[in-house]
Amino acid sequence: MSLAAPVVGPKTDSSITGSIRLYNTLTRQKEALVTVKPGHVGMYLCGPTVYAESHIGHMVGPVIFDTIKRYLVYCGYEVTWVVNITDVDDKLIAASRKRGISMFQVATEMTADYLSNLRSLGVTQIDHMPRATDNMEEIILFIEELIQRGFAYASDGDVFFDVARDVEYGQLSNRTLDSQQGEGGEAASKKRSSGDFALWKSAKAGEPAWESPWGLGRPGWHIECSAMSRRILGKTFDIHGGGLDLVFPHHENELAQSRCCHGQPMVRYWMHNGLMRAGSSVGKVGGRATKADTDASSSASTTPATADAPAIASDAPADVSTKISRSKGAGGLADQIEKHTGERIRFFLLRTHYRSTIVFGDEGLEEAGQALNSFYRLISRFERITGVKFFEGVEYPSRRADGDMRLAQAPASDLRQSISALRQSFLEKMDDDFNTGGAVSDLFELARTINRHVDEHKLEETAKRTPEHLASFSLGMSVLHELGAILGLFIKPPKKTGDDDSGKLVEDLMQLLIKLRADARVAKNFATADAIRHGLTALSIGLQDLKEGTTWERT
RNA sequence: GGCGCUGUAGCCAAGUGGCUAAGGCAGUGGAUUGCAAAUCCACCACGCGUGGGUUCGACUCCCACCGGCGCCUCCA
Repeated sequence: MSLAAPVVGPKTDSSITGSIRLYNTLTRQKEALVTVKPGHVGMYLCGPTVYAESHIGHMVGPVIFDTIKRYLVYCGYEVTWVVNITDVDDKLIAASRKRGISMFQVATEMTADYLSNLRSLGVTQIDHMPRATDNMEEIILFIEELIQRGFAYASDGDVFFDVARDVEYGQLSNRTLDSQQGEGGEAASKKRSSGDFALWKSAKAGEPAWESPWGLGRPGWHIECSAMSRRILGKTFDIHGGGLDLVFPHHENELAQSRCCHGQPMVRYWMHNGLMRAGSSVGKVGGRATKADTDASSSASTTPATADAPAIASDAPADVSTKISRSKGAGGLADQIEKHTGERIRFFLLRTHYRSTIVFGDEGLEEAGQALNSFYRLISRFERITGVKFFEGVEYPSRRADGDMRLAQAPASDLRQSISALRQSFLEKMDDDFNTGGAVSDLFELARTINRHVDEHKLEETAKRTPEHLASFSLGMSVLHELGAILGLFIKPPKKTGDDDSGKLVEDLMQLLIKLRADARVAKNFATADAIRHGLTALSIGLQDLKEGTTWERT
């Protein structure tokens, strides 16, 4: 008999389940999701400029978009998700000079860093990751079209977007041209107006350059997103996202380029995630020492590209936190992941709403980890009682419609009733602008409901178990799996300790101690039993006496 | 200065014009346990920055004020 819950119904049909609403930065309100192509969602997230290591702030967008895609797919949409890599830019050139390696090398290195961070946080749903340097033809073509349509002009090797020609300019960030205070940068003399921005920049000697109708040069910052999104997603697509700090100028300019080039809107829904701040009480951000700029030993472990960047908040008042950014020295996310694990960080991010500001710090991560552990304890409890492996043996519906049907067909019981209600509540929160923070609360309630079921029916005691109660238990765990998967949680077993030789030895030694203590307990020699427990406690090892034996864990 | 966000218990954090304001962490009491851990139960904001206003009724809408933050320059 398999305790794994059956997956009901055909794998998928094209019907969409649920009514999703999302906050649109452009209109500043929540709107119902109506896609360009029925049943399909095209979404584009602005990825990093790969000139230095990524920091935790770079992960907010990918994690929420990864979750959004999982949810949309769960609801029956076919989703194409694009994240670009900007691998040509002034900062990349500067980094390559500083490090004495090619721009290409810098980009390759930092892209690898970015990808590894994404993987650690369970961001696995990206379909396309186009690089700017692989799309030069498309970019140049785009610029030519803009010139032809009269929205851009060439000027001494550079090409600028003519902001004055676009009467709708400023809609996204809600600002008028008059209020622009841009100085125009060093290219000011070549511009018609200070608000004009570069589509193409002429190359100076020794800079990486591509052939173009305007001479050797490279693309401006915004054009690659317009060109690459059009190539992959079309002239108008559904969702465009990024950090709140990209609203202006990046997205405003992207939007202007694309709309003017095509005479139709670029995007239906603009989504922006809140920015992350670092609590200075943390002392470190992204693994960077607070005094990196004065302490040579601490900067030895950082990369040459950012080693002498100023530290964050090193002289700020103790209760102040500031935005995390690389220009302030953040980086070294890999160290944070090593310390806290990717899933914990992901859970930490999803506990709050994506549009709110998050203060990143050890206290919050610890707390998140504490909370996450309770789910893993439930998973162990399930495996112990049923003998079924949660990660390999519990099947769960990958589509909302299937999940609905499965629950409707399950034998009626109080547990099914409450599980069903919690699942419903969870999905309604997700429908409402992907409210993962609210949805997580239902996950906790679900875990508590399942634990209560196990307690009430004494499922820890072999003799008291009934097939009905075990089946209900499994159904609950399957729903936990189903909902967790939407958030990208509980998908893979956490990495095991004890896979190597020393781990094996520790395990054997622990079993020996547990055996000795068990003998002492049988003999009512509690002094010895307690001596073992307390001795292990001092080594940060906890023992749990269960009905079926004793387990141990590092604390 | 312009545009925008935000202020909910010790901490983190959802949320709604009107049932007892989710959930988590921490804490307290209880069940359970030789002890402990885990789990479960109970308790933990008569109030949602402050002061006004609208309303039959606001934490939720409006105004003012105070505090925190972001963008306006590169930034996820």
